[in-house]
Amino acid sequence: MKRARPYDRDTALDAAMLLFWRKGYHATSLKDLEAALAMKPGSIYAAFTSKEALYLAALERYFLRSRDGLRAVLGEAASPLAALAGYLRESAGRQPETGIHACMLVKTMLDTTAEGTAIGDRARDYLAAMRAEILAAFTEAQALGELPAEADPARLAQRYQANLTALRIEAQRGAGAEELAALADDMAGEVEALRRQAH
Amino acid sequence: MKRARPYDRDTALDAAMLLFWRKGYHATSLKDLEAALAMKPGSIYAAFTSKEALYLAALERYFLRSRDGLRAVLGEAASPLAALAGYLRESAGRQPETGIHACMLVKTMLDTTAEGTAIGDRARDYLAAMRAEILAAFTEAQALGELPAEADPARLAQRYQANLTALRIEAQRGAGAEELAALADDMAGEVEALRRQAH
DNA sequence: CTCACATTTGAGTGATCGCTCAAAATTACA
DNA sequence: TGTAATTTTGAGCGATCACTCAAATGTGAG
Repeated sequence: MKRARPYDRDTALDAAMLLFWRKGYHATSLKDLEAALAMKPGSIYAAFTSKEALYLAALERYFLRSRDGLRAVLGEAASPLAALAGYLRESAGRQPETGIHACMLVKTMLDTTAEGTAIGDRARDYLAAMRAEILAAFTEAQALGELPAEADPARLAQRYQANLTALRIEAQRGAGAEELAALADDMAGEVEALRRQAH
Repeated sequence: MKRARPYDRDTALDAAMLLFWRKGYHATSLKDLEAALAMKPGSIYAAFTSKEALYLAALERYFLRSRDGLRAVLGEAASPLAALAGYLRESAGRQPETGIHACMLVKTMLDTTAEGTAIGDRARDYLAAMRAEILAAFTEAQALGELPAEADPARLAQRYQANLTALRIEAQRGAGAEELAALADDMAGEVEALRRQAH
């Protein structure tokens, strides 16, 4: 190595992720990225190959953080159902400094319904992976006796992911804190009711 | 009038709506529009002023159709709650020839989170108007005694709209017909349970 | 048939798009 | 300090962007 990079790859990826998340793929120009990453076009292409590849890298970063965040909540909570319910309420209460609430995976998928790009497919893959995480939680809940044996974890996972998506879109729409908390409470209550049913 | 327009304004607007709905604002180029509307750029600008104005016109068209569609279902059904439940199931069963399932209002809102454009605001306005329609249905249900007096129609309307949004996104994700029907059934059952509670 | 006018036409506007590459800059080793 | 290796630099590439306008075209009234 003969010359140190003046930028930090992780920091740059973070900045790219935030920018793409906020503006979307098409509305984000190379000029925007140059400013956000504090890198010249040549450096960006040397480091990330192309705009599409950079988006994919940013999307992967987003996915990994989302997945690990969910796993952390599941690991710390008293039970799977408690974790899932709490995660909904927490999501509603969060007031991100970025001003973006909607899930980047969902935004990406909706932004690429037309093109046959790799980006849309990747977003779908990550959404499926997130559902698998949720499914694992419900399955564990069932194994622990928290869920009745006749419950359908796959169906519950689908419903849960749909709720989470809707909640974040509602936040993006500009719903007030109270409105949002009420919606999250409805959804979380649904999850908790599954447990009460079992006893 | 000295020369007839060779194109039909309504047909052109329909084509523009479909194209914008599918590809989104940023990903749709004037070339795309020229092909879809069978109009040269000059004619497009003479008829619709600008790409943004055309999008707004297409969005209004989408909104009016959605609103009137919901009103029609409400007008024909036996009761407000039956209509709302049926609308969810019907939405899940529909297999649009266009291949687009997600709501254009939601797609638009998510695609314009960054810019302070008029488009994003308009989409939010239309979403609010759609919620008002749903709210009116729940309020009527309450007046008819279909809903218990202590129910909160505003909260129910929010929940209903969130469910509908999530259902259509799930369809866009590529969920199978059975999966989708199950999800819609869960949501519709929720609405119907409100009535049973009253008796 | 002619003319006045509404309308379409499509090549072309400057700007911006994603992207490239020869040159300048920086560093580790000699 | 000199040299080779590595990286940044940024002007500029062709393509495409949203958009315009002088000219061609079609139409109804006289």
